[in-house]
Amino acid sequence: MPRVRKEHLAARRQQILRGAAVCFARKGFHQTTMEDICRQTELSMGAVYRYFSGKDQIIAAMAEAGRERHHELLEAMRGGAGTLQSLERLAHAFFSMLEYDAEVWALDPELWAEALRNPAIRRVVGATTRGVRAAIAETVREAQEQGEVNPELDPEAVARVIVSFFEGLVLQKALDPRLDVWQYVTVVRAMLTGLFWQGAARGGQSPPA
Amino acid sequence: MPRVRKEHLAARRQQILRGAAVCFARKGFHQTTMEDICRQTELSMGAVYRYFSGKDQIIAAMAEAGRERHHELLEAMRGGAGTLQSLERLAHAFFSMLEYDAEVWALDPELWAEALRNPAIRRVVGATTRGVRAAIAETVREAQEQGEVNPELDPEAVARVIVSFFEGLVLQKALDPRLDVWQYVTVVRAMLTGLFWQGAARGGQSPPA
Amino acid sequence: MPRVRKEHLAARRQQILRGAAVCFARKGFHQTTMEDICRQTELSMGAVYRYFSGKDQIIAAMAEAGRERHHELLEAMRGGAGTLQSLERLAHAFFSMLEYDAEVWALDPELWAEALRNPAIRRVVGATTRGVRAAIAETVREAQEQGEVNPELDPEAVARVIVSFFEGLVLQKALDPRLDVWQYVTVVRAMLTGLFWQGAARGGQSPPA
Amino acid sequence: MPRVRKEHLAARRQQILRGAAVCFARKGFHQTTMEDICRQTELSMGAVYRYFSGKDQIIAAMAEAGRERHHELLEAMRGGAGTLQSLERLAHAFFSMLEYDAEVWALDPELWAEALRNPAIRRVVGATTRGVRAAIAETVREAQEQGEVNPELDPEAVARVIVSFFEGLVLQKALDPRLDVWQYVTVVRAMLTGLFWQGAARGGQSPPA
DNA sequence: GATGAATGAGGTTTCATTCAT
DNA sequence: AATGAATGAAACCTCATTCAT
Repeated sequence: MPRVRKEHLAARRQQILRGAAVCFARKGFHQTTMEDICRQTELSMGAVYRYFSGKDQIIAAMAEAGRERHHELLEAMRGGAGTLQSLERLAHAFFSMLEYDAEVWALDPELWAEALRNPAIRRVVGATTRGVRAAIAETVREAQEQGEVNPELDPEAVARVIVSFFEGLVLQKALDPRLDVWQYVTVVRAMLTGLFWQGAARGGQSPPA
Repeated sequence: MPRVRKEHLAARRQQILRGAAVCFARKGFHQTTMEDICRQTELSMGAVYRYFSGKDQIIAAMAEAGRERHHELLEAMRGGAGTLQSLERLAHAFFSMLEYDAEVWALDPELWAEALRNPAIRRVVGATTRGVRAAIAETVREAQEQGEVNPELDPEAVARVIVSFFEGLVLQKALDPRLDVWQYVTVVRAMLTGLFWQGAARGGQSPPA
Repeated sequence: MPRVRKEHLAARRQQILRGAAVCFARKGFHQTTMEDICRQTELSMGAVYRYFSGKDQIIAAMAEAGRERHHELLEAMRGGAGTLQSLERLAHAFFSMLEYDAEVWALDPELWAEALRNPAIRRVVGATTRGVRAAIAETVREAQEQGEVNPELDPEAVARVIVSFFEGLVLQKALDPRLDVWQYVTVVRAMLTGLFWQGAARGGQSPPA
Repeated sequence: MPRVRKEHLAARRQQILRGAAVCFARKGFHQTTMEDICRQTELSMGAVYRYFSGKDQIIAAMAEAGRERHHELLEAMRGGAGTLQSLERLAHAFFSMLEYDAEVWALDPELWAEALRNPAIRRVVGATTRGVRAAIAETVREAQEQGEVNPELDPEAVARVIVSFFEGLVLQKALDPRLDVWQYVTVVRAMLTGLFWQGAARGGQSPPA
């Protein structure tokens, strides 16, 4: 019985979170009413409140789901030695997720905005992005040791720029779903590998100051 | 009299927008009440409604102000021929603004979120970023013609990636105001100029496939 | 079987009433939820509803319990002839109960308030106090016949005043549990026996108009 | 303008408190809805909330009004030297108020019950009764010095018993509005002056142990 | 008999907007 | 022009009660 109970509880929470995500994607956190969520999940008011003590908790659960999503991404990077190819694997995993599951990511801008005003969300979002940056920075450090990346660059700053590749794309794709992710990837790869700058591609000219 | 009137009107609107921006930065669009705005601007309810027909109009004006902010940035890029150095000038202008006027930019994530749900805001924000992308893409195109940038890259995609440098930084700086902008700039410059990839920096090795 | 059934039923009802009393003492009738009662009794929702048809019935049972409590008190007065000493026995019984079982009585103020708005409770509380007053009035009447109490006083009014000694103490003790009951008793006894007024204690002065 | 404003504010608060008192007397604090209060005061929801931040504040204001009511009573006692006659003046003032303004006092039992569960109300009600007890105790002390009251009685305990005369009557009158206050007063006076105990009235017998 | 998840009406509170002064 | 009190629809949340299992 506790087994069934627990599973039921988790299933209901998932049901609610799925429905809430649909609503939030449609109207944003603060414009979505609890009634919207009830209608979408086909649950009664009281049922929703049995699983979440309030709207804030549902929003917090969204942030948590975002953390898990990012955690899975980082798994894609593990295993290989730290090289540019690790970064490419990460990028590939991320861009694939975005291309084939775009709606899920459309909540991120809402979460960013919420994080700026709501300490509870800020904590979760902050932990998420710190985790991602740390993993990338570590990879960059290893790549520097292996002579693949300019050792004078601060790995933390590099991680921030790489995160920007992702965050910028999430935002732009949300605002313009027709955006072609693969073209974007091509440019990112060119920048990471020195193929952006024409001189490098052609080989050996000294870069401009 | 119409002159005085018009100036008075514009001054009041500015007063309201300044106060509203403070509130919005503090609590977000939908958590800020009209009373918050009145308290912050030290204006009466009726006064605010004389200059704006409702809260939506104030939010729309925020989006408009964002458009102007970006417009000024683009001015910084004009004048020079389209080269990597143009991009650097743009970057420098942007990063300076962000470093010395961080609070202004902290409203952007709120605007992005709003743009995703609110057609009126989406139009303004969309026009803004399309404008920025177009200007950058044009510069890239010229740089490609001058042999400075890999001609196989799609200029629009390049523009999107460069916009990501900016958007990502705005977001990260808002979430973590202690972020060191100049370290970030250094990495961006390295990527744009081929100094990121170790091979290019050392000169002439063939890049990895 | 009916015997066992009946006992089981009564036992469960007692269990529920004990738990409910704890809750009501803590939060009052209308702020206590059925869930509070379930938690306190460690019974399920359905179980409670099997023994009581609703919250109102539980509250009514509380009033009934109060009636029984008072009934026991009156037993303490029976047996002796109607004299001041009968009243003293009543007072002693009551004050002892209060001193050693204070929490039970702390529900009375809640019942008084409820009686004022809820006809069902008013009936029970009214019957209770009418019973107490009648018993006391009868005793007073007898004491008057025996020349112990001023015969010009209305026995009903005397009963009301004596009830006030009790009700006032219940209230004051509930609000301030450190109250010393025995000091209070001493004063009550002095008033009942003419020891309050200094003149009487010293013997024979004519009282003030 | 501030003058008018302030008066308007006070007038509205009074209007709301009057209406709320009617509702509370009818249904009790927790059974009265804000809508009841709005209907009774003929004000809108928002208007009520402009003057009171919530139902709790209105209840607290009721407690405060009770404090003022008691404060006025104590004024009736001041001026004379501390004697039994002071107490009679207090009693007379109180019993008159009760006889001619019964509904006002019917809220007291509700306040007592609330005081037992609600710390904010407990503070106000506690302060009120402490104030009344202190004033009475002081009078008793003076009466003892003047040889009018048995000096062996604890003045604080005497004050508590006298308060019981009042509290008991308030409760009984609320439950049974036909109660004859003057008969009650007569008994109280008899007890205070030694006329209750027949022995004293007849003069000079030694009281029972 | 027992359970506790589900219901949904109804409660409290908020706030964009209006309008008499 | 300016004021700010008033409005009331709509939001969030609670909880007595029911009923499928």
